[in-house]
Formats: sequence, C-alpha cells, structure tokens
Amino acid sequence: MAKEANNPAPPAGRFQELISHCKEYGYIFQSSELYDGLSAVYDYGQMGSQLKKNLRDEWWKSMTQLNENIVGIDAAIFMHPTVWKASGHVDNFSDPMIDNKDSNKRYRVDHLIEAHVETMDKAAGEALIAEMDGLLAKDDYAGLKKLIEDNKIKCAISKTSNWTDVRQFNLMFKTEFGAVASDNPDENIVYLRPETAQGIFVNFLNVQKTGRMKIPFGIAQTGKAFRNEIVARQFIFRMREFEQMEMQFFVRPGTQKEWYDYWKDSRKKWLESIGIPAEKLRFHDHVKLAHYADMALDIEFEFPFGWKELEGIHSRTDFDLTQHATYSKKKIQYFDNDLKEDGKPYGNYTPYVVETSVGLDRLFLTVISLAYANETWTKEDGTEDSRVVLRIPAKIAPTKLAILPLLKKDGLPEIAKELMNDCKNSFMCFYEEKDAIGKRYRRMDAIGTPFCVTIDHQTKEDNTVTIRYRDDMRQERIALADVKKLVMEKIS
RNA sequence: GCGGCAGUAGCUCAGUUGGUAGAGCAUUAGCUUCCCAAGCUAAGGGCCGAGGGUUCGAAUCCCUUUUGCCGCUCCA
Repeated sequence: MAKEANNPAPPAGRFQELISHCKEYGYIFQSSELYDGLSAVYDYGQMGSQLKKNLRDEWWKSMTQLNENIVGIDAAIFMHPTVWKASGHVDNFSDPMIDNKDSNKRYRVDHLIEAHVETMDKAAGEALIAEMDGLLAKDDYAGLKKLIEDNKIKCAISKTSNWTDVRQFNLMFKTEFGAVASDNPDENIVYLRPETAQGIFVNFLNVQKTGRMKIPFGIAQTGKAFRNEIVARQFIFRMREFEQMEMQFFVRPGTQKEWYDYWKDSRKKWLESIGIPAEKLRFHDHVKLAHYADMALDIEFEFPFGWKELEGIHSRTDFDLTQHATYSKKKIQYFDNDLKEDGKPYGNYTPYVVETSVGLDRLFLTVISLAYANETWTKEDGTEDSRVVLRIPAKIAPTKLAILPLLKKDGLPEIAKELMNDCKNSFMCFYEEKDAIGKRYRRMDAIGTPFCVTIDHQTKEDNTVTIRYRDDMRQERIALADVKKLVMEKIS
C-alpha cells in the first residue's frame, strides 16, 4: 500500500491544519484558554510535553554525555539586576518609540530626530541633539514628543506630524523581589532573564574551578527565557516565554574562528541527526553584528511560513566575561598551562566564547511540521482511504509502542497487559482495547506512535504478534518475546 | 502597538428579515467485529469569546474588551 502525501502545499493552509491538530491531539494548547487565552503564550499538553522533553534530553545528551569537555548547569531565572546592565540588555533592550498615526510607521525616537538633524545647519543640529540627549537621560517622554512637535519633524512617508505619544518598549519583564516593597521601587526590581547565556557567564569561574575544566571547554544549559515582544506571532515560533538550549564554548583568544566553524558544522549535523533534511536547513550570516559578536550566523529552517532562524552560532569574543569582570570588580580569567612555541605557558587571559543557541520551541515546531502529513490513497476495492500521520522519528516520538489486543475477550487483553508491564519500564507505551483495530491504528498515526503490536488468537497458539509500522503501514509477524528488543533497537 | 478580517460543541461548520441553538466527525458506555477510520444502540458535551447597550425579545444590530489570522512595525 504505497502512500502519497497529497498536500505538500499550500503552506499557510497546512500550517493552520497543523495548529488544529496540535490542539486536538494534546500537543499544544493556548495558555489560559479557559480565560480566552494569553497572547503568545502556549502550554504543552500530554503529548507535547513528552516530545519536548525527548528533544531536550537528546540535545542534553549530545552536549554533555557525548563531549567529555562539556558540562551542564541549571542557573536560576532570577539574577542580580546588575547582570543585565553588564550584558547590555538594560541599555540596548529598550528604546523609546513613536508612531505616525497617518502612515502607521514606527520610529525610534533618537533615529527620527537624528534624521531630522541632518537637514538642519550644524549649530542648530547640535543643539537639538544635546536637548534630545538630555531628555533621553531623564526618560522624559512627554518632553521628547514636544521636541518632535516643536521642530515640526515629519514622517517621511505621510509627510505629517500627527504623532502618537512616545512610549518605551522594554523587552525585559520586570518583577518585584522580596515580599516587602522598598521606599525606592527601583531597589526591588529584578528581571526575568531574556536569555540563559548570562547564567553561564556568571558561573564561569565556579564551573571551571570545581570541575577542573581545561580550555577549550563548554557549559551547556536549557531553560526558560522571557521577552516582552511587541508582536509575538506565528504559533510557538515567537513566544513571550520560551525555552532555550544553549552551550557556551570557552576558547583561547585567536582560536575562535576554528571553533566557530567547528560548531557551525557540528550543530547542523546534529539537527540532521534528529531527522531534519539537509535541504531544509541553510546558513545565514549576519550582516549587522550585535555589540558582543565578531562573527554570527543563523541556521535557518524552512518553516511553513518561510525560512526563519532555528539556531544561532555566535562568536561572542571576551565581551561578556570582560563586562562581568568590570561590573563585579572581580578578576575573571583563566590560567592556561599549555606551552606556546617558545616553551612558556599561555598564561592568564580572558577566554573567548563561541555560543550555540537553539530555541527548543522552534525545534519542536520544526519537528512537528516536518512530521505532519494528511494522506489519501485508493484502496484495492477502489474506494478512497485517508489518514493524518505524524512521522516523528522513533527516537524522539512521545509514545513508542501501542499494545492492542485484537478483541477485548478470549484472554487477549491479559497477554497484552503482560507485554505492557514488560515494556513500560523501558519506554513509553500505550494500551488500547476499544474500537476496531483500524481505528486504533489511525489514532496512533495521529499522535505519532511509530509501532503498534496486535495480540490475536494466533498469539495464544504460537506466541507471535503482528507489528505494524506507522511510516509505511507495513505489518509483519514477529515473536512476542522479541517485541521489546525490536523497539529498543529502533529508538536508540 | 497601528490597520483589515474573524471568534457558535474536542474538530469542521450550519443557523433564514433579531424570536433565548443544530449537523457530521470525535468522545463515553454497551453490542458487534480475527488486522488498517467512518456497523448497531444509548449517553454526555455549548448560557453562541467576555462585558455593556438598543429592543417586548440579541448568536444575529451598536460600543468596549480579549484571542487568532493577514499587512506594517519590532525582534540587542
């Protein structure tokens, strides 16, 4: 029974189908749906949380277990507020913005004023810049708006001065720390981390010393990060609360290029190893580099809505460790005992960092959008048949094996439950005795279970069962005693 | 955040000029069934996204709000 996927396109419509399917089969629900939902926040359901965990475990294993020089940590979400000053997030993550009501075009206030200054004579321009800087330093948004209006600054598109109020868009969430509010509210502010990387940098010395780590070495971490995005859309692609899987690799200065190339290659291979086809992945070099980077690229995946970033590889130089050394007034260096060509050790230096950072939610979306297929075909009797199937690779599928007695009588359930008890300690199993066997197979296809075994009357006679494969619907007869071993082989 | 469109059962949708809700599939409990959904019987499930207004009466008209989609903007 050869199958043909009948709907490779259109992507937009298929994407809607996928979102519905994720909800219907317990993969992803909108957060607080009972109360109409919370914008761009999602919950993982009974199937989704297991798939997400399997992806996280696979990443964790590939980093920490398979690399002797990479260790893992789990840093807190709350960090000292100064961390975010040192990292640059407090200054760079918030810019006053203003909208033109006629063109709906949004501008950064400083960019808007600076563009206007270029049309003025030099002295007047400098005075205006000085005035703007003064207002920006005081966070005087009303004053900035007045400055724009007084100078009759116009929108380049609508040519009008019909502006909204100036607003601050700080992408970091703030909350209060400690049960009792201080007289000075600023003293109580902590941020929800906008990235997990800083938890690694501030623990660099702890891990290096207690783990007796020698450069080059890496520190891996998975965890939640939070960004108050202005617009967060496209399902779980851009969420306000999301999970990152990051590894910061500390190297000798001057060797960052070779490690950057190494991880670029290594990470793409890993993505392919969990079933992402090479032709659906591409590198995209950053044209404009962030303040901390000397090289940066995205590994992009062709999502149903286009090529978008899945993972980032950044050469962060010694920016972060140097910043934390400056702000904490503590020395953050590494003594390298390896000998140079002249026979002397490399000595003290601040290591350079190559970062790999992948969004776990985006990886989830990648895997499930590749797996989803809505298929129809013609049966031997000429009638149409169809199914929706999630071809999630067996090693990351949430449920590995469904155990199905053909009938719920004649002792078949007893044999099935015995097999269930034998297998469930080794991998996730699902037991089902209700409904016709074909219907149960369809349900397992819909949640992505790669293997089904059916216990029938012949099982009682010769201890064999039918195993049915999700991907091609093929079935074969194997010994009951071999089921566990076969599944273990397929998922390893 | 701005503009446009939309929100009826788990899913896909119907609901006639305003008269307080239906279908199919799904679910649950039985029956039947010896290998690929859609055989029989029965049951459960919605105050029509939320709040307010107009009206004798609102799923239907108006306002606000929320969520989603598309475009713009943003994404160190």
